[in-house]
Amino acid sequence: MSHSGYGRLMTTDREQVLESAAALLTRKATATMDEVARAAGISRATLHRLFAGRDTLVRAIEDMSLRRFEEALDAARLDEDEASDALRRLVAEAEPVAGVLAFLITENQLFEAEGMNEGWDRIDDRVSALFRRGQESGEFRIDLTPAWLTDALYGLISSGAWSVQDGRLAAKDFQYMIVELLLGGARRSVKR
Amino acid sequence: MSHSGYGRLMTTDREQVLESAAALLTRKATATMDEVARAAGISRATLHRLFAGRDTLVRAIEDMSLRRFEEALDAARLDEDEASDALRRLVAEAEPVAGVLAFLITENQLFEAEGMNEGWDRIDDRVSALFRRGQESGEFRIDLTPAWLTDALYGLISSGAWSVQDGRLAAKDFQYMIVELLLGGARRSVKR
DNA sequence: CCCGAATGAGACATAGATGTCTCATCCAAT
DNA sequence: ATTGGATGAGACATCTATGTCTCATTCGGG
Repeated sequence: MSHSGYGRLMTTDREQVLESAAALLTRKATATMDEVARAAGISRATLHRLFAGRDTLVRAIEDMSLRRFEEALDAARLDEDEASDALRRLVAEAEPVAGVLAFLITENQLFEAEGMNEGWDRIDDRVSALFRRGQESGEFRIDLTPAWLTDALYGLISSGAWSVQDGRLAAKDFQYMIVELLLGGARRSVKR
Repeated sequence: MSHSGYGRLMTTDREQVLESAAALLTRKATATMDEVARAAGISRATLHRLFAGRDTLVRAIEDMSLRRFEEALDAARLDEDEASDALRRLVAEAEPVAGVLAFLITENQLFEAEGMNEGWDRIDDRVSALFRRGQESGEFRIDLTPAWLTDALYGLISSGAWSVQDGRLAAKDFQYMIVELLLGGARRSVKR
């Protein structure tokens, strides 16, 4: 059986490969399968044993990204407490997923993968529902549409992921920088 | 001479091709030269007459993006008035460039093109200088670093560009949505 | 120490994109 | 109507990434 060491569901290898692949492909979408393998620290042969081909690999990244972000949505309990607190939890939960999520957001070649948009739509609904709830409770301003706030959140998460990857931002500041900007903005408010 | 019609510097053709190419490659970075040509409404032969190859094309997109965004920086007069007003002008000037800029931001395969980072660094400096000026004048809060605000601005511009392309956001709302979120945030402020 | 599974290295054929070419057609200016 | 330049369509050779294979080596468990 060969347990190959530590952990979980033996999917550890796969997921680690998927993460490094996402990180690489986000920056260089035309990277070759050999570059992907090398970036993951494995050989091209092993990469092919894990994922049949490039399509399969990309699809696997998408699947993992969607699944893990949806898990983040669950863990954040978006319905509880004030909307701003829920948002804070969401960003915190999203931090470990930010890298792969950035790939998912930018690589919108999904429009071909049909079954994909379904899962993505469901996520969109949940996030924008959070913003709508915040508007209805009077916490959030109503001149910024939930759809835009959703897109903006994705953009900020991507920016945060890149900043962390490039070392311009510490991972521990990820949540604070995103949430503070998204909620409070850059302007120094007169009173809180 | 064949003026091919309407104006400017006869670079109109090239720039239009570059814009549609950027729009396509942003969404599908693995798009084929034939797809790029078709998206631009020209034949693959003509595309090859305009740009020697794929590298040349990508490089041309990068060059144009940097140049036009730098022109936007110039036009925005970042040193004048309050920093928030300058930011407002910058986003407005950036709107027509948002599409190509999104390509430039995401496709960071620049790390190979050496002469490139130079121009990019210069832009980074100018933008973060604006945020720093706003902090020093007391307009902006100081707990969000200029570097992060710069990255966040890029992310929001990308999100805005995608939202406009997908029809979720009207181009005329581009400036407002970005600036209002970036400056004021989503939280309904108590006063002002 | 031995065995079996997994991996890495490399060869190989294939497919698809690329770059170059030719030729017919179209369009604009004369 | 004529002419010159530009374009589109397509053929073609080439090249590169891909996918499959084999074999030697390594590694971990028994």
